[in-house]
Order: sequence, then C-alpha cells, then structure tokens
Amino acid sequence: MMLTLEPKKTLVEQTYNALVDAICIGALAPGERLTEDSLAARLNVSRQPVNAALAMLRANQLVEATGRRGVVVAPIDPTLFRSIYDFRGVVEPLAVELAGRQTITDEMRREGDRIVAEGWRAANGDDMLGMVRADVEFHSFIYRLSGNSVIENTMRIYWQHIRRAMVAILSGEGYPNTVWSQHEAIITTLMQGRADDAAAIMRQHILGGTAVMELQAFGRPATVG
Amino acid sequence: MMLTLEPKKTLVEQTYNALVDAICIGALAPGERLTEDSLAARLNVSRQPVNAALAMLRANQLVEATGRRGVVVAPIDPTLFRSIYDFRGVVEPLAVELAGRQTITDEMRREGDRIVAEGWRAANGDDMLGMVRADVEFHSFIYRLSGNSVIENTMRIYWQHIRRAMVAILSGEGYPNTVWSQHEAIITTLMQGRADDAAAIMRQHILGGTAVMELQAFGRPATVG
DNA sequence: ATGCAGTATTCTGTATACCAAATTTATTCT
DNA sequence: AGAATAAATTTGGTATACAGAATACTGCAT
Repeated sequence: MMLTLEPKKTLVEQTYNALVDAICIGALAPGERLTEDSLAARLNVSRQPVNAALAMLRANQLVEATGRRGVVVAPIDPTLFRSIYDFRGVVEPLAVELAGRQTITDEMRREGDRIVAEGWRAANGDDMLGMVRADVEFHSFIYRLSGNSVIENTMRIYWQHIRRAMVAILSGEGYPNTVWSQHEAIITTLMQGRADDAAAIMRQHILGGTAVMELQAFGRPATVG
Repeated sequence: MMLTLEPKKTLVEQTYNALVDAICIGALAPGERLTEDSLAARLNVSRQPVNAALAMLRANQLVEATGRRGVVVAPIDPTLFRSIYDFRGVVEPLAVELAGRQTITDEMRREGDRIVAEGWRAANGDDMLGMVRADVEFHSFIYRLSGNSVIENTMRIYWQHIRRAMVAILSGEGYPNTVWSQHEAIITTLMQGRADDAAAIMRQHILGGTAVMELQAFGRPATVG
C-alpha cells in the first residue's frame, strides 16, 4: 500500500488527506486495524499529527474507536448511505436553486462546460476513477455556484463516503450515460436561468442515485415508507 | 428505557466544549485573541489538547487562524447565518417528514410534551437562557426522531452558531410566543401522523426565523463592537 | 485437554521539554 | 525620523515518558 504525503499545509492536514484517500480508494480496507505508531512510522511523522488526524476521521465516521486497541476502518454502512441520500435529496436541489440567484460569469460557464465534457470523456472511456473525480467536481461546482458555504462544507465531508460507494453505483449498465445526461441537463438548464427546472432535474438525479445505490451496492431496494 | 452513562470524555472534548460554550455565551468575545499557552494555563491542561480543540473550532468556523499570532474568536457573520437559514429551510422540514415515517413510542410522545412544556415555561417567564436551551432541545428532538444521523451530526455543528445569535432573535416582542406555538403545533401534528402538515409548519417556522433574524440581528447597527 | 487467574504486552491519552520558523515588537544606529 | 537589527512571542512539529485500559499470554489446577 502506498501512503504518500502531499506537500504544503500542516502535517495534520496532510496526514488526514492521505488517510482519507487511502480509505476511499480501498487501500485501507474496512475493518483494518490502525495504530498510531504504525501509521506514524509509515507516514514518517510523529504520533501527534496522526492522533489529530484520527480524531477527525472519527468525527467524520471514516474510522471507529475500539477501546485502547487502535481504531478500525469503518465498514461501508448502508444506513449511513440512506441517510446521506435522503439528505442530498433536499440539499442538492437547494444548491441548484441558490445557484440560480447568483450572477453567473462567463468563466463559470466555461468551467461547467469543461466539467461536463470531462465527465462524458470518462464515461465513454469507461474510466471509473475519472468518472468519480468528475462527479465530485460537478457537484462541488454546483455548491460553489450556490454561494452557500454551509452546503459546501457539509457536503465535502459526506462526499468522502459517497466516493467509497461510487464504483458500485457507477458499475450499473448504462448508468454513467444517465448520470452525465442529467449533469449536462442541470448545467444547461441552470445556465439558461431556469433554476427551478434545474433543481427538479437534480431532485430526479439524486432519486435515481438512491435507487441505483440501494440495488447495486446493497442488493435490495429500500423499504419505501 | 436505556440509560446512557456519560462516557468519560477526553480532555480534548472537555476543552472543546468549554471553549464552545464560552464563545456561544459571549464570555469570549468576537475578535478576542486566544493563544494556546494562555488557554492551556487557564484550563489547566497541556498545549496538546488545546491545540486539537482549536483545530476543531477552526473547522467549525468558531475561531479564525491568524498566522503565527494565535487564533481570534470569529465575528458573528451575517452571511454565515443566511447560509445556515437557507440550509435549515430544507433540512428541518426533511427531518419532520422522516420523523413521520418512524414508529413513535409513548416515551417519545412524553418527551415531546415535556420539551414543549419547558419551552412555554421559559417563554412565559422571560427566561432567555431557558428558551435557548429548550429551542435546541426541540430541534434536536426532531432530528433524533428522524432517525437520520447525517441531519443530527450536521445540525449539531450549526446550532453552536445559532445559539450565538439566538438572544437577538428571541428578543423580538412577542416572538417567543410565536416560536413555541409553532413548536407545539409541529409536535402535535406530527404525533397525529400528519407529517406533511407538520413539515409545512416547520417550513414556515424557519422562514419566520430567517425574517426575524435578518431584522433583529442584522437589520440595525451593531450594539457591540 | 480445559477453565481461569494472574501477568505481560500493547496501545492511547496526556504531559513535558525542546527546536525551528515566522511574525510582531523593541531597540539601536545613522 | 527612518532603516536596520535584535528580541520576544507563538505556533507547528519532534521526541520522550508514563499512567491506565484493553488484550494476549502463561501456567496452574482441574
């Protein structure tokens, strides 16, 4: 397993980011036991930044405490994903609606087009990691457009979990095409000034993601109440 | 009934909670400069837990970094509050709707009644701190009923900010009565199984809060510098 | 073999001490 | 006074130590 520290920023952040990526990619498998000493040795830092990074990972539910015997990488929890998708069901359309109230510059339009183009390229090339990256980028772009820092900061945390499950979701036959059709439609509609319509598509987009996730990742549809 | 023992908390958590409370109550004023050494001395702990607690406060935007010159208590930021209220506008009704899908036990009904009664008592007695506490309790109760951990965890962070501004919001003439009428109506309607109606009231409740906040807290010149 | 008590080991949480770099404040020189 | 320089602060980071908790191990009595 390769754990490499990216330059810049504090050691705590570097450590945190390295661990997040390792967990999301699967280099650190669910259930794997991590001790501060071994991580410190592997990352070539002292225990302190490791300890701080683990505290953050715990707060974000990516690892779980296990008494005085280190932490373990959290399992992929279906209940958590249902919660996240219920949550996204209202937050993502809100982001689109708020984005509709902002002034959209030409630069933003180009940025949107670029992200959609990249998504299509990844989808057509069956580039799984590229699709995940573009998906994160697309939604983060919408959050940024919304001008609402609460949405941005909150969703950043949960995208770590979403990334973990993304491969399973995207592996559905033909699903990438649906995803990027919807992404494209959202951008186009939003840029035309029809934010309400764009929000409605977003709502459908998340609903579809919920359904596919339930089926692909967890094998059974949700109990709809 | 499951009695949950207060788990022995770490110094980091104790430090974090102490600082959060101090900031929310106003004991640490916006703009005040905090250094690790002085806080460590004041709380009688070493620099390490203070450093970790400050990192969390920074992540939650309650303090701001200022180079190598310590951190300062974050100002009360109108933009942040607008973001929070836009956010709550969709998240709180969602919580009510999800709560409507859960099985509601008699114990929960009693809990709801107790919270509403406490809110009225505080409102009628002009007990500002009691009102704030009951308000936090009411909304946390709804989050818990929703069974959605994402809502619970996310909103816990932002309630720290809301608490800071609460006094200004509640000081509007007659407003506490409106607030607790709405709270009571939400609980009653939800317990009757009419979750959609309850969610609609919640939507109105947050809208009203947004308006009052804008007027009371930010619509007039600041009294504190 | 099996069950169990007592011991050893492994870890975390916390404290202390120290250093380097950065940044502000004070001081000295021109 | 203004510029240059030294001193003081303060963080980020490392290393080390130690108590106490959870786990693993060991060996004795069955």
